[in-house]
Amino acid sequence: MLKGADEAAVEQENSASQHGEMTSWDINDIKLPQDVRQIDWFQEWPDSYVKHIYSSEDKNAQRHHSSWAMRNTNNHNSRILKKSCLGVVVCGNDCSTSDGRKIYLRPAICDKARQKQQRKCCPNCNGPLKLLSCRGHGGYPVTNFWRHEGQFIFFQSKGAHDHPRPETKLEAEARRSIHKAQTAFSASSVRLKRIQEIESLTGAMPMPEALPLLLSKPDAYVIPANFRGHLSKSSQEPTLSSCSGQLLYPRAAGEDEGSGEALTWSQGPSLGRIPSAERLSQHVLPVPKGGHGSFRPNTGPLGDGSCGEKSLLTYSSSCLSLPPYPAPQSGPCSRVSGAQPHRQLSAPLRGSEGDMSEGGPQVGLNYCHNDMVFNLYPLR
DNA sequence: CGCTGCGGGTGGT
DNA sequence: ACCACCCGCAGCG
Repeated sequence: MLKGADEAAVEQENSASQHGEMTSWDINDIKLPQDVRQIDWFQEWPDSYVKHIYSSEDKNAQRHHSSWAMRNTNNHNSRILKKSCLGVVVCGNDCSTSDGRKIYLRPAICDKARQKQQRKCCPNCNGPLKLLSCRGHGGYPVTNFWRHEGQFIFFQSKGAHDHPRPETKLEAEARRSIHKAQTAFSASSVRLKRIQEIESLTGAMPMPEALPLLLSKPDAYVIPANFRGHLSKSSQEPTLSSCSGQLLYPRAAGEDEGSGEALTWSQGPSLGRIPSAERLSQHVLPVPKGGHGSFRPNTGPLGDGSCGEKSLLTYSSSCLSLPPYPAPQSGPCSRVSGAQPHRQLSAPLRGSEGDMSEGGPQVGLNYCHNDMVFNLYPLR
């Protein structure tokens, strides 16, 4: 019964994101293809029954990352790493933020941490949180499989997520650290003293909290409305607002996303570092200051014929302070069009993206990260 | 503290 | 045999 559906899905994948040869293998095969012609850019949101072959040098693949909240599952097979989806944490009151977004938090991976998480309240309405579990694979959570073989890392996913996307790992981390910083701060009597001192000296500094915040407002976390107003008023880079917004409220799966597109995230800088840049560019796409907004997450820079490190390089080197857009190259770019197999296979993401991920874009990334943090800061 | 991987173990089909 | 899942342990950031 499921078979029909599965196969259909597989077929779709074959034509869509897989290039011909590929799907001839299954993660459980004794031997996996070694004559891989093309490797894929790391996929941030793999969904349905897809398979991908990544370079063994791809950092995200090495870490078996995914923006879905996937936890390790024991399949008693040390050669194949299996992970299953934890779903998404939503607001029990089904509240919406003032700008209409829903709360989609990332379930903690660690069991204990997840239980703790569920005892917390909705950051928006303070209502209870609810874990929406994934049942996309025959009633069970979607599973992802990773297998390292030679110079490739094979990936296969089974099941289609039947729930919205949670925050990405980075987004969740940002939120956590912000929260941590905040509590640490308010708990720090030492600092309070300091502040008081300062206060007495300068006569300024109203509330202790203001200190670390400086540029944020009390409710930025949920802020949308004001925030926007604020932004436009102060005419700050739109990126920031979008950044923080996305940060907290990732879009629902396939929501519209127009997506159908491949939500790929660029590979190098990826996972983690550039949270939802791709989406940013789609929804808020504030053409970066300097930028010609040719960054199309889905279509990739193909438009300008670059799709390559060249554009990436130029971009990152000339616009270091730019918003953290994902590297121009995105999935479709290399895969579908069968373009540029060269840099992937022959020059394993090393000198190019590999390093880029650690070097170039990082500046931009950090930049973004900081901004996100700032915007997010006022967590409550 | 939480993420990640490992693997022993259980129960269901 | 296969699968989902629980649990604790260990390395790491």
